[in-house]
Amino acid sequence: MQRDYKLSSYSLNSVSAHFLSEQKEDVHHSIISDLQNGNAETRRRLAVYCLKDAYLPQRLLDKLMFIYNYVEMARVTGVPISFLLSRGQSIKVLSQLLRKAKQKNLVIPNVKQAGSDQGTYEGATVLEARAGFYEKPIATLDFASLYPSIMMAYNLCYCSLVTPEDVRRLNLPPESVNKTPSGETFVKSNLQKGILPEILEELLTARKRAKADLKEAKDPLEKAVLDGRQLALKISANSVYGFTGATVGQLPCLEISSSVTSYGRQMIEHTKKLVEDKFLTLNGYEHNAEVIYGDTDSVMVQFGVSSVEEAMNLGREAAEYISGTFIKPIKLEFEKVYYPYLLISKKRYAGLFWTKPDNFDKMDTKGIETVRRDNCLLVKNLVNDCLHKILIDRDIPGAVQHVKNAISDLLMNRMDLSLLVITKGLTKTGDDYEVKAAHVELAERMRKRDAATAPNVGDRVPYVIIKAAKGAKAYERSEDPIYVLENNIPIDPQYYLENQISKPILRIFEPILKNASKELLHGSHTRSISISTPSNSGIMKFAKKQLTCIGCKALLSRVGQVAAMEIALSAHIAREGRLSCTAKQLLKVGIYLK
DNA sequence: TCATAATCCTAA
DNA sequence: TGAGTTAGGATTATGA
Repeated sequence: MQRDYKLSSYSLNSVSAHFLSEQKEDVHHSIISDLQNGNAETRRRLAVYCLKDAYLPQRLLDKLMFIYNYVEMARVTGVPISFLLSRGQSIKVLSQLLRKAKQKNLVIPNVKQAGSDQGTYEGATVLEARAGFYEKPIATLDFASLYPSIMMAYNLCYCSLVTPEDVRRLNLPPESVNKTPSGETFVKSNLQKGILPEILEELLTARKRAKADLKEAKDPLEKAVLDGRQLALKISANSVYGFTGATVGQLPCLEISSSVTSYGRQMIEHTKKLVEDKFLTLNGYEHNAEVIYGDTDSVMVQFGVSSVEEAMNLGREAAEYISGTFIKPIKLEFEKVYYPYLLISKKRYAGLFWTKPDNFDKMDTKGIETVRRDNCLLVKNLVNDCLHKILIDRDIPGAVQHVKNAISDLLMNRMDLSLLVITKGLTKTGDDYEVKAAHVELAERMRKRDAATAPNVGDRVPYVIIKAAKGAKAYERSEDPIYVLENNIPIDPQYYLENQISKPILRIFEPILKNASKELLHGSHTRSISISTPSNSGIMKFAKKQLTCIGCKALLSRVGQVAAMEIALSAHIAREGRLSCTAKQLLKVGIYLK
């Protein structure tokens, strides 16, 4: 799951909730013995818990069609299925290389760990972003499979790379070699056709075939298999470049990878120049085109026209014209129009995504808080709602009011705790961190409380920021949300306002609103009276939200007291035979209270 | 106070 | 003993 999906938690419970809308029948480890030693009813609960823990992974495998996709990937790359789970990306490329080399009666050297002499090389160009809110359509031009097509176009491979001495010694004619922008020399395919380009060609034609078959397919199962296949082929093609640049891998060749990126850099610059030189009033166009941004294989163009349809036509014209200036498989495509388009900075933007002139397909956001997993839901939702109001509803006053309401709710402690939970990945063991960080320090503290449930390396750590002495560092104020609930610890709304909400919101509003800061963050709504501890009713609200079954909800509202929660739940289990909605958080709270 | 390094996560 | 790449923004800790 961690490899294929980006989620904010990878616990079986939360993954199941996300994909299956089903949850575990959770049992806290501390009560397992008690349940086993209890009566038939408690053992039943334990058994249901065990069964469900086996059943959920099975359902996930089915739902996400892991088996089909893995079989297809194994076929394409020639590795055993177990490698797809236990090993990385590079074994797949190596396997394809070995298969091809055997066909051609070539051997692959067993290279020793070359040491860290070279290591890094220059990557892609990211064009300077002309930040702003664009209310005219922006056309996007993209290179299709940029790096694979470069490797094919210029025959880049281990077996086509030659040194300057080779060129002299073998008296290679200049028309039979290519010198790459990074200064390497590769022979053309008439002298020695590269293995990598050949692999890539096969992968990409196979993908085209799979996509064509997918279009024809009627049966949902067949469709799923074909979609898995075309995806496997795409991923395989894209990882070939990475393989050549992996200096810790089996067969690094930075001459290839740095040549690929150098061609890519040349091509994006060339594209920008061509667009801006051709689409001018001088040449009979209505406006001068401007490239406002671009990253690696794409350029965003403002042609100056005001309708989506005109922008699409110009985009197609430009893509065709520019494609004609590149050799064989390299192709620039017109893909989509953004309208309106909010460009915040490099790698950060939002806009409505149009592929046809009549209506937009979706709201698309890149890099900003809505797509990041390390922000609390409050920020994520707030930014998303504002973008929705600004881009789709075109209601800026409405967006402003929404922010004010949220800030006011936060400062009055009306915010659900689950919206304030920040999560960050634990990437190494505590000792290996050089500076103190909120999630790392909390993980250590939790380990001291209960080593069994504390987060481990690779886990994501959820935390909230609690009130503390002025000037205390964030890492001193991070706390486990469950611990906060059970001990009635007050959170720090000011932290959430100043360190979580304020900057992301300002970045969204600043291109749109003058005095954004004054209007949004310093109005009367920021002077709400703050109640410092969450009330019982706050906890009850949280608990109710966690419960999905009507029986439990009804029960909770009747009991109405936190201390009675666990008793209520036990009664419910006794009556119904099981806890049908399995509220993990709630159970934990209940157990602690007990 | 401020520049810089560490860290996380994303775009491509 | 196995590991795909670089670019880049944002936040926080750290130390001069």
